[in-house]
Amino acid sequence: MDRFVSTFTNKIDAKGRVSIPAPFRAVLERDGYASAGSSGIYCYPSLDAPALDCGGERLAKKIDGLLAGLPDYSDERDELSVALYGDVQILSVDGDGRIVVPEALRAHAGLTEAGGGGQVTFVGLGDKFQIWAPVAFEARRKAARDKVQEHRKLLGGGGGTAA
Amino acid sequence: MDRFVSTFTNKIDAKGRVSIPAPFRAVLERDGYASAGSSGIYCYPSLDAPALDCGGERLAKKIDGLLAGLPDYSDERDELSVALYGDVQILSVDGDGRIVVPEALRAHAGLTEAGGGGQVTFVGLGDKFQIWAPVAFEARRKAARDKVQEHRKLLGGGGGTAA
DNA sequence: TGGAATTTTATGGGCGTCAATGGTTTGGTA
DNA sequence: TACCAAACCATTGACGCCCATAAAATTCCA
Repeated sequence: MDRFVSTFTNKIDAKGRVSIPAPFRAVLERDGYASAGSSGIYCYPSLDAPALDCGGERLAKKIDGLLAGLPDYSDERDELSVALYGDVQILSVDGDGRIVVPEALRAHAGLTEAGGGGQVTFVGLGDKFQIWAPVAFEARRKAARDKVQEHRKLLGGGGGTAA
Repeated sequence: MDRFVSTFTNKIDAKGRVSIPAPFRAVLERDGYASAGSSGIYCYPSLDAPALDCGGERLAKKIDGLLAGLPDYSDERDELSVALYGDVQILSVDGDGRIVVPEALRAHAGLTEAGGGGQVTFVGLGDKFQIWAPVAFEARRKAARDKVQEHRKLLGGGGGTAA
């Protein structure tokens, strides 16, 4: 497997630790962890959702690629740099495949006791994966499904025509 | 044979395992299983029916193809990704050609003790196949038949072939 | 053409491994 | 020395993997 696919929901323990789903770890393994001394993952607040974007080396390269396309010293590049790099954290992965989400990131994703009940949802998005509060993701998924259904005709046979 | 055709109904055992009908396995073999470490199939809630859409590599490529056209980091892409990747599960196929349907998917298809009596129906749809609760599929099939009859009347083709 | 042997398929059960989760200890630092 | 964080270890439960049985279809031979 070489992409992040599927969703998984895991528990946060009393110390704020969460297990990264094993299939995602497998992808990271192959993809290359972020080198934080030991192994780590890139993680930053998603720009357009109450979630966290995460990934390994490949994600980092992709961000670099995005910025490379913009002219040096342009306002746009500066802004994007700040937006993308500014809030990036490298979360170190412990020996058992767990991470601890820092408070700053947790706030953005609404990973509070109320919003998640001590659980977080990992959502595979191909090149990266996202971390959500379970309830927030449920809502987002529903919205996304509705939207896809709207566009299904445009998309051709991609969806699920029953007949 | 290279398409999923016909319908089959198999049992779910105590562990939640179901045998994929042999003819479907043959198609998957040729088509390419989803690479989930070992062999697996892609499976996600059907958009417009209480059923699950399933397939092998070919189906996965189709999904990838949909997203490939969209620019990275666009809202549209993120939303589609959630709907398509997020809902997808890779069900690993054991050595005997069986899968286990996770709770999240079972809920969508109504694969409860009540709705299926411990059975599931596999419906071939060419490129992919669907998994239904037997009773739900019976209803759907009946509705389809009625509709066909209507059409025949309109078409004036009321010959007499009972078959 | 009928019947027997063989192969394939479906289904049930047992076992081992790995992943998720909780707790404990160790090291560092204030 | 007291507290915080990170590495370590241990338990449990799920899942993957293997084998065994049984039923059905297919093939082969008389």
